[in-house]
Amino acid sequence: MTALVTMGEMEQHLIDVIRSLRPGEVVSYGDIADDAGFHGRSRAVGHLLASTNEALPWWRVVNSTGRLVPGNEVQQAARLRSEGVTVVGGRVTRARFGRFKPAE
DNA sequence: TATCTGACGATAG
DNA sequence: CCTATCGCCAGAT
Repeated sequence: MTALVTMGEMEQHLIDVIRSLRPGEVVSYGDIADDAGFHGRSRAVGHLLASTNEALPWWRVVNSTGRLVPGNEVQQAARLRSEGVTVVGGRVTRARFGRFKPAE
């Protein structure tokens, strides 16, 4: 097994933040990067979620406008709804405890 | 080392 | 609300 090879500190911090997400909580890539102490590294979060093999709650992560992941919208919407998150038109409109809170 | 790509973000139209 | 564009950063080629 050669998993977790190029695991730098940043990746470890980002993973830690993502793992801390609770059911019904939805945050943006930028929020995760910021919480991990890497402001502006939102793209690193997306790349991590797309490339890692870790069991992370990827469906609780959306972009800054609440848009879901292109290509996985259906599955993501289903998972979020099962956690009580309202999704309309492929976008999160409301989260229970999320830092992402668009104006309704 | 140079260039391209993308699960991003903010702004302008 | 939508797309277009630019700035950003880490990986891939």
